[in-house]
Amino acid sequence: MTVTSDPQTQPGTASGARIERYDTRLRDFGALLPAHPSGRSAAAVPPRRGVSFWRESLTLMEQYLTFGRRKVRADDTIYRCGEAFDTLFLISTGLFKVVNLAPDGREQPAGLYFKGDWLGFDGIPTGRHGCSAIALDTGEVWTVRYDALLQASVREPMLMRVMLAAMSGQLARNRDAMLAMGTLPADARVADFLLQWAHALAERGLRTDQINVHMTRADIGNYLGLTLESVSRALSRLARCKVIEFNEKGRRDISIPNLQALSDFIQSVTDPAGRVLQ
Amino acid sequence: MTVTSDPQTQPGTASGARIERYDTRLRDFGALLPAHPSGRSAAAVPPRRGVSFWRESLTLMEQYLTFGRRKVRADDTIYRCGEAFDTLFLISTGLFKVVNLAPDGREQPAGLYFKGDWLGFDGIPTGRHGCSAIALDTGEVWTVRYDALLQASVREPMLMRVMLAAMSGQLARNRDAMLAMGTLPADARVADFLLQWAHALAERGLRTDQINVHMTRADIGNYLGLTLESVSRALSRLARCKVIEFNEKGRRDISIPNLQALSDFIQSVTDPAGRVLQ
DNA sequence: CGCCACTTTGAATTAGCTCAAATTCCGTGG
DNA sequence: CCACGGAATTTGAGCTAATTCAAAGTGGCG
Repeated sequence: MTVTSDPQTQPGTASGARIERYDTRLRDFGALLPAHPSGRSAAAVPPRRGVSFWRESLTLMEQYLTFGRRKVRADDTIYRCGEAFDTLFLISTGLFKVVNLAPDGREQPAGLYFKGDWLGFDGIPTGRHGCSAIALDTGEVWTVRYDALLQASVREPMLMRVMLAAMSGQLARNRDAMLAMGTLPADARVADFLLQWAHALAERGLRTDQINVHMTRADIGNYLGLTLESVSRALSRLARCKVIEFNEKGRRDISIPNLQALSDFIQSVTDPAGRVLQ
Repeated sequence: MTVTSDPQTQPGTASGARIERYDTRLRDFGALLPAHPSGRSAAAVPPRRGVSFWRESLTLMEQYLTFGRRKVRADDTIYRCGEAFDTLFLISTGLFKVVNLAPDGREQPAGLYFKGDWLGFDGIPTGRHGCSAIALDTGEVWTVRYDALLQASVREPMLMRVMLAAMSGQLARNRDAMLAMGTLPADARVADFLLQWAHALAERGLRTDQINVHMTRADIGNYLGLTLESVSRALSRLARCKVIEFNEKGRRDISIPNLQALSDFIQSVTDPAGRVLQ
């Protein structure tokens, strides 16, 4: 895929993380598809993602809502599958996983969540949580009662827009995760996992060259539909190919010297034959 | 959310959409799925997505919004990846698939959508669609401008609740699909696919004993992360085990004589060891 | 009737899993 | 400070399930 350099790339984000290079799936699409002539509503709905997005969430929350703060440590449970739902959680700091489990005991991490993400949406339709949310690190969440949020959003519609965008963003992330699980071989799946992680960090203005994976190989494996051995092997292979590096002292810290290289690695797996152009 | 289900709302809608008949079959489902008290999760899998749920969407829409109707035929595109987003689509009748495609050309159906489901959420955060939605059959969608919907939902908060519940329901479905992809072997994955399909039909008061899969084996395979051959083999095996039956004339019509048997089949694969009871 | 796309089935290949052993990390207590 | 033990990780060696490749069968539709 030729990287159609994009007309107006963000010059520089607030923090030093400029990975803008990574093909945010969506942007390249614009170029990839038949140029769609009816571009009338380009400005109708402003693109609402990126660094300013999560910040907006937090800011709006502070302005228009009363909410609680809750500090958490690693392995704390935010909510548990089966509990009654009445409040949502907005992540202020920290890292969280949500795990889904089937009645027969099958279990799988269903997503990773960062600063600015919401937790608890899964309880909305039924009034009862369908997953559990667990902290992977120390952090803080802001708690908002769902009803209060709905009421506040009548006064301040932007609040609702932000929340809808957040939900929709989760949908998109899930879809991408499914795509990876369904179409990528093990190595590339692990690479994609790291890339998405870096992507999520970059979106929030955090550094992406140094990732601390607060998960065991088993957790990663579950998340990706692989065994822990496969994850370990994949990471070793990625390290051997120099697309990642293990930080000395502790193999849980992973460096990504070059995001593009990681992205290319995934490409190279999907295009096994030397496809010259297109 | 307390569903104020009044058995007979709108007597006859303008369009002949005669759905009514709150169906008790769904209750059977509620009993069917969480029936497995294996371990702790008796309540772990809550009654997912209420029945009258989709009905409410359609009713509220009619009351509080102006919307367009659009009839579609098989293979029509509702929206295409990359197009600008400004309207949402509520499915009145028919069956739709949403396909996600990565910049490198990898493609995967990301979900199936039925009566009462919304299409188009994926455009919210970015203002541009990240997937394409395609009709698998003739049907009708109601179109609503996103901005109009937000405004209307200020006047009628229930509208927002319904929409949020719909989004959240999609999140749950995606999570379940991921779980299946990540934890089930091929045969069970196909079985689960059929079971979820039946489940979706039951939720809407449609018959579940006779499913017409309007998808090719290749589509199903893509959706489940399998090859078309694997899907074909899996279906053959399921038929051999009598948990499904092919309708004579056309292997695209599948009968499920006994949903419980299908469910048991999945169980039996996940508990390979002769686990006597529990 | 005949073409074409979809499907089924078989045989060979392989990616990823299971089983098993060795190694490293980290907290705990001497 | 160092020794110890448990947990996480790495790596290897078969094995199995799913893929790939290939060929034959079926149905729909002009």
